[in-house]
Amino acid sequence: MRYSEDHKAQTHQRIIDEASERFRRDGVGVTGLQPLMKALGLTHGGFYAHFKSKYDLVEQALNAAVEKLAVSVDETFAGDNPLQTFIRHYLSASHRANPGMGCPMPTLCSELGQRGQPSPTTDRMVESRVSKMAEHLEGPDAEQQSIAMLSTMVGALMLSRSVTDPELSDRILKGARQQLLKHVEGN
Amino acid sequence: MRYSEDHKAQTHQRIIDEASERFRRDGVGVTGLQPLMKALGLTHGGFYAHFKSKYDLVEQALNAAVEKLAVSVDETFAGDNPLQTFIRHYLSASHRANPGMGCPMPTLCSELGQRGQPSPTTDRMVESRVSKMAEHLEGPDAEQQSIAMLSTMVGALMLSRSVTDPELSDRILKGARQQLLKHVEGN
DNA sequence: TGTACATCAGTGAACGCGCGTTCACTGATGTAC
DNA sequence: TGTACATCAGTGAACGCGCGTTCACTGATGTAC
Repeated sequence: MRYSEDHKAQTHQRIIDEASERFRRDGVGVTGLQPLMKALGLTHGGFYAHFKSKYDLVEQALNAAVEKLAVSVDETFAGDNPLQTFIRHYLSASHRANPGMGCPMPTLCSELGQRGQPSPTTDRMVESRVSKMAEHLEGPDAEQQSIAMLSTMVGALMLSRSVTDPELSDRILKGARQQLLKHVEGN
Repeated sequence: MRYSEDHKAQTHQRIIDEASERFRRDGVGVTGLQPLMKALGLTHGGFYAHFKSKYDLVEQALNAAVEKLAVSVDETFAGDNPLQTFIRHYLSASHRANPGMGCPMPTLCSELGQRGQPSPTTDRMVESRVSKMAEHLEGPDAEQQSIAMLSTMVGALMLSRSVTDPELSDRILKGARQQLLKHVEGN
């Protein structure tokens, strides 16, 4: 069958979007191409007309997620009290509940780091977040503060998702959030 | 063949030790039982004389790792400047280089959280670390500080391992370490 | 205007592979007689 | 002291399964004549 002019590009994008969510929510290793294509109403054979391999898709899906999030981060940083707003968004119950739509670092870093062929996407993601936050911090150690804060956010979100007790999960999320806000306000 | 009295217990322990290292270094999903048994000079069939299932082993290996690390953490906390020493150990190049022997949180939390059947082992691990560190902090928000510090350490170690550029990796490790030390000393 | 053909996104069977798990078996040794 | 037997940690072939990947094919539509 023939399709409209940009039909293939649309399908390509739909695969990336679905993968981007599944990779973040379930992990790369656990996400199969067969179920992924089926969820889009396609068969798995067509996959290789769009991507060289699964890890080609991983790369593209991760890049897409990073880009999309960079936009929403930039929006956050355009308003008032940008750092505070960002912290509250990052360490919110809704971010914790929706790993598939959120920051890829807490879910994908440990799976992609060391194991698997390395990609500089993680580097770019870390660098851009660190420098963005550092712009709003003062002192000669602004970058260091930014690094520590990003680490706190990534670690706290990951721990709050890993724990089984909801009360403990809340304590982690809230504890890290309040300490970070205190740090920023005392600056 | 008959073996010495505690031979089976020894094999059991050897499996746990090897698994404990591989799970932390490579991840649970990626670690196969066949290669694991082979590395110990055994065949895979014998595995089920020792463990009910792979996830029975995961549970036992994780518990063993947590217990063993709790001992070395307690030793650290028995010396001078316990918090500083702990931070320096946790955010050291050698800890970064040896995930198989180190803290399970940066490597296993995202894999075990949400996905897979949940286990309260993570909870116990987090709780014990948080309360241990809080003992050495002051103020009504000691627990909160402790939570934020643990998050920073876990996040920074994970990020420093995920990044491909060694210079960036060092900046993350050093940045988080110095900020935490500054926080503790200013207390 | 009508017909033959080329295009190409998507189809679905098949591939080899490693996984977790099962199970009938082995064979060295301690024990019973 | 010597022989028959029970024990049981470990063996290794086999199971079904889902994985990533390949490939000959389909069939609706745009294009050429």
